[in-house]
Amino acid sequence: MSERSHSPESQIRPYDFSRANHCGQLLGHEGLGSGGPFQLPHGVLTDPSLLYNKSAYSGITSASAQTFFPFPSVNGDYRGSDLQVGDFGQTKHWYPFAAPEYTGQVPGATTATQPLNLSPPLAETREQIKLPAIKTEKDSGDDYSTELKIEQYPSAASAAMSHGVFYPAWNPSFWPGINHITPSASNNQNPSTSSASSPSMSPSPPSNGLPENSFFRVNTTQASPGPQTQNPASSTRSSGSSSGGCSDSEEENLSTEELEQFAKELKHKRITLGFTQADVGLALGNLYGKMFSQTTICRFEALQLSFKNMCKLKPLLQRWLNEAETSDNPQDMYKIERVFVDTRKRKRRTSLEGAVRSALETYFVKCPKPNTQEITHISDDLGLERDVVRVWFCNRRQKGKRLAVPLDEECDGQYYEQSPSPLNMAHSPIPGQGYPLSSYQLGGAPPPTLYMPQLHRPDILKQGLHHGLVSHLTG
DNA sequence: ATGCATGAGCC
DNA sequence: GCTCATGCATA
Repeated sequence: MSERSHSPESQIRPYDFSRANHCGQLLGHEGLGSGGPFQLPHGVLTDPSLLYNKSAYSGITSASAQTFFPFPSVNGDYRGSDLQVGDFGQTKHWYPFAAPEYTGQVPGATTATQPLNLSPPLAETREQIKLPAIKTEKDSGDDYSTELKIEQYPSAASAAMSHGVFYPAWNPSFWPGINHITPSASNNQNPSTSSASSPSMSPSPPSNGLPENSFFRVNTTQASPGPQTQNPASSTRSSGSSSGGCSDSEEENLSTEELEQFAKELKHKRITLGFTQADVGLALGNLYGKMFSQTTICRFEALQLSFKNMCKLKPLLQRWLNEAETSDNPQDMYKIERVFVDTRKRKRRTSLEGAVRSALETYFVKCPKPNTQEITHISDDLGLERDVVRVWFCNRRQKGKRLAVPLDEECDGQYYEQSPSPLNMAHSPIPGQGYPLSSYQLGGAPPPTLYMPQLHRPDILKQGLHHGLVSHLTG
C-alpha cells in the first residue's frame, strides 16, 4: 500500500523534511550535556542538569533557542555506565540461538480451536493465544530474518486470505447502524449474514470485572449515537473491489470527529462486551482474515494511528463491533485457527536508559531528522549503535506525528518547530500523518505545524508527549 | 500503554 | 534511508 501516492497527507504535510534540511552543523561542537531547555520523557530526567525550566522552553524564540543544545557533548555522561551496555559494541544481538525471554505474544500463535461455547476461563483462553509462539530460533547462522510462517484459516474466510492481507468485500449490510450496547448479547438480531458462521470472538469473562478499567462503566448514554458513526457514504463504495485493498476504500469521508467518536464507542462497547484489545485483534483475523495485535487495537482506541490508518481500520472494527453486539453468543467464537510459526530472530530490544533518552530527545528537538553523519555522531556520542539511533529517530518522528495535537489554544500549534533552533532546524517540516484539516484548524489559526495530527485530544497529548513538552505546552 | 524493531514501498 | 503500518516485548 503505497500510502504516499494517494494519501491525503501528502497534501497536508506542513512540511516534509527535505533531506536538505538536515541538521548538519547542529551536531556541532557545543555540548548537549549542559542542559537544554527541555524536559524530557517520562520522568527520565535522571540528571538534574537536564531539568530545564519551562519558561525557557516556552519561549521558543530563536533567542532562547540558541542557548539550547550545545550539541555534542552528551557523551561523557551517558556513555558507558548508564547504557545497557552490551547492546552496543556488538553489532547485532539478535535473539540468536535462544529466545529465552521470548514470551510469545504472537497473536494467533496457537492451534487453537476451542470448542465453541466453551468458554474456558478466558484467562486461560488468552493464555493459549499467547502461547509460545514457536519462534524457534535456529542457529542457522546470523540470518535472523529467516522465517517460517504457517497459517491456517479454517474458517469460511480462509479461502480468501492467503497472505494475511485479505479484506473481504464489504457488504453494505455490514453497515447497519450500531445497536445499543447489549452486554449480555442476548438479542438475536441477525446481524449480517456473515457472522453466523464466522465466529471469532472471544469475550473475556464478563464477570471478570475487567479490572483494567474504571472505564467499564456501562453507561448507555455515553455510547455515542449509533447511527452517526456509520458512514453511509462509505458503505456504498466499498463494495466494489474490496478485496485486497479495502484500505483505500472506505476511508475518505471520515472526519476526525467521527473517528474519535468511533474509537470511544469501540472501546466502550468492547469493554462492555467483555473483550480485550487482543481479542478484538484476533477476531478480526478470524472474521476478516487480517489479524491485528493488541497494540494496534490499543492505538486505534487511543487515536494513536495515522489518520489514514484509522480510516482503514475503522470499517473492520465497525464490522467486528456490529457482529459482536449482535451475536447470540459471542463466546462461541473462540477459535484461533491460525498457526503461526515465525522463526524470525528479532533483534533484542534495546532499552535505552533515561539519560540516553533524554539526550536523544534533546538531539531530536534540535534536529528531528539527522543525516547519516549526524546519526553517526550521535551514536558515537551516546555510545549506541547507529541503527539504534536511526530507528530511534524514525520512531520518534513517527510518534510525534501520531501524538502531537493541534495545540491551538495552548500554544498555537507550535511544537517541534518551536524548538529553538539557531540552526534553522526550527522549521523542520515534519508532516502529520495525514490528518485532514479539521474544524479545529479551519478556524483561522495558522495551520499547526509539525507533527500535528488534528485529533484534538489533550488527554492523549498529555499521555503521549513528554512531560516537559506537556508542561510547556500547557503552561 | 508504549518503546524499540521489522519490513514493504518509495525516493 | 525514509515513511508508514504494524507488532513484539516490556514498563
